[in-house]
Amino acid sequence: MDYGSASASERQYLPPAVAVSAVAFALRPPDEASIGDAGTREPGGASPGRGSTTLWIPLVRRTRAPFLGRWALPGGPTRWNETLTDTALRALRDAVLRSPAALEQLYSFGSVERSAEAQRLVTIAYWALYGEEEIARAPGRRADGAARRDPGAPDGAPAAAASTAPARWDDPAPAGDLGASDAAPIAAGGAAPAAGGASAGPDPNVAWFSADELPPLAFDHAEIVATALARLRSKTAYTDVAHRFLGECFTLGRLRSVTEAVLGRTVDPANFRRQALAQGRLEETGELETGSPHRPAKLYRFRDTADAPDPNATDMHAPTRSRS
Amino acid sequence: MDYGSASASERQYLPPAVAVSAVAFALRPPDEASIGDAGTREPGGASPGRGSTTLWIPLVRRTRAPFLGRWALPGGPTRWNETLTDTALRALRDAVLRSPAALEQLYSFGSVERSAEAQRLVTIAYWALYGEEEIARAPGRRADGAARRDPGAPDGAPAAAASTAPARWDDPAPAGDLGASDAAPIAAGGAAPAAGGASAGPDPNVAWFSADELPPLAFDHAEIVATALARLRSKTAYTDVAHRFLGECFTLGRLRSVTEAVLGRTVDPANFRRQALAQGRLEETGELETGSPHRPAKLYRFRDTADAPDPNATDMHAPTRSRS
DNA sequence: CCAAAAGTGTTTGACCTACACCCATGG
DNA sequence: CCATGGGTGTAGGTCAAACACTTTTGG
Repeated sequence: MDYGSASASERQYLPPAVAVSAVAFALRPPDEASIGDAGTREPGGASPGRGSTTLWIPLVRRTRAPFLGRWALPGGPTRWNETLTDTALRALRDAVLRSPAALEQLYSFGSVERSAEAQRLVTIAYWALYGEEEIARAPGRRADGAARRDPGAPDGAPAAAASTAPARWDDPAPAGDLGASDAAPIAAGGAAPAAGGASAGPDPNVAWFSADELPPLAFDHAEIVATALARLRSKTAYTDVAHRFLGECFTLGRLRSVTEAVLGRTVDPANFRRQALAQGRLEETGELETGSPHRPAKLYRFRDTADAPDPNATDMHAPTRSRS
Repeated sequence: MDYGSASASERQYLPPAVAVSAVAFALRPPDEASIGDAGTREPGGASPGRGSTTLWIPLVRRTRAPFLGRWALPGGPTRWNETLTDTALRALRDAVLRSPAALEQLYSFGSVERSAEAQRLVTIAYWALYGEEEIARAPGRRADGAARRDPGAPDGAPAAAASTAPARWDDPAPAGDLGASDAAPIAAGGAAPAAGGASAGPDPNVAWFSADELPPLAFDHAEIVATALARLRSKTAYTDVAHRFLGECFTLGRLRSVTEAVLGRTVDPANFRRQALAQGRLEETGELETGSPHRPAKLYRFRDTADAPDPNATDMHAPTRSRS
């Protein structure tokens, strides 16, 4: 078992390393998280907070050889007893300290481009959603909100139990010790400390960035993010994924504004309401929203009908609109 | 580089092996190919040839340890200098002796279920289409028809040159010599030498099966086939993939019957014609079909507009129906 | 002439868009 | 009472399913 020390010329005979990267979206970063600034913030630009909500993505700063110091997607090598989905879950929990509200496979990237010098790397990308419930909840890697798994995803075993050691991924090549690779984070100063008053010092090597203003990313992660964004938009248009961004109860207005944020365009409230209800997957809670400067809105809940596995998850070009 | 001889208990420390499996579809098997019989052929059942066309899938018989003798999807481990797509191409060329007309990533399967004893295996599945042109053409691994690559697939390097050695995949674990893993095909009938006449005996370990009557498959390949079938159907409904099954020129009637075969239901000829033409991607060749017992039909050609990359390839649940 | 498939035209209904309009609340 | 968003109603356009009908060939 000495392949960890293989020389560069030997590496090409090694099997490719399998890593998972996850693009997670949230409508706003957790309060205790540090906020990344790409440095490209234009004065009058579309900075977050100009009215509509924007999407945020958690990134991890690399503390190892290739792309040292660059920001990268949360992720890491698969362990021998983990599902790919489990790896994605673990990586997200380790970086964000919360379980996502949705997780789905995106695409597998296996380019050779990454220099013939290094060991070959195959990356299976996932995309995830954090709802406001998860974001609001105090950090902690509890397996409670264990990501309602996507029923259609054919990935074998169900989401396994919570992870064990809080390892962080910093090197695509799983060289050296596999088990305890908790590489001590360099560049501690890094991003600004806690934003809110949250006591627990956040990991300085994890920060949330506005999807519009990402810093230069390591590897081909920019491409992965682009793919994930496209997919998120695409799915929002024909599915009811948007509700995953919200808590259990929400008003239709809220759901619509989320949809608008993701889609990047406005939607007619009246028509949105009709379509959303026509889906048949929303049910009234019976309660009303309180404390609004206008007519109180009904609260809805999402009926989690274990929907039929969609024929084409992971299809990069798909559409289907199943007819009734 | 001695990990090839690692004992079972050591295997769990090895990185997972990365393999590619491909589900290829064709409307009928090549003439020189052997035809598999699942043994479950019912007398009056929906055997191929009852009128409508059916789908055929090439399988490879395993000649190695796990699942020895079972049929499996064409595929094999990725080489260190290959794109995932290239691996899929190579595997298909080696098994079918032809290049597919379309190739697209399907999903990545990384279950752990496959016993903790063996080395972990991550499979990236592809689906492919063989058109009647490819099927009709004499066998030969010429790089000519080099699979019009799917433009939307973010997979790095373009389809590489033709493969080198005619290796066949028989073991998911790339144990032993990796570099020269041209494991001498057992049952030597093997890949026929030159293209020459169709004389060369077909590989007895490769056979085409009707998609309705597949034999028991190795690993989780049955699941993969199911996923591929679902995706093919789904994409046929909202895309013009169907034409890939045909040659360059075809009548609308032919295109429709292919669509019907894939979808498993009939389609109104009049409406199909309108929709197909409305797509704007078909153009008349100016010629007419000859020798039909009815009014001759116009021949059409597919205009290969390098279409915009579809936002969600590899999305297992997608739909989008891009509006105009 | 007849069968059979190629084409064309027309009706119908579903659905989506846009927009007008009432409802209920906090300030 | 008014601004604001919740919620309902309705007219017009687009599109696809269904089907009637004409056209052109081979037998």
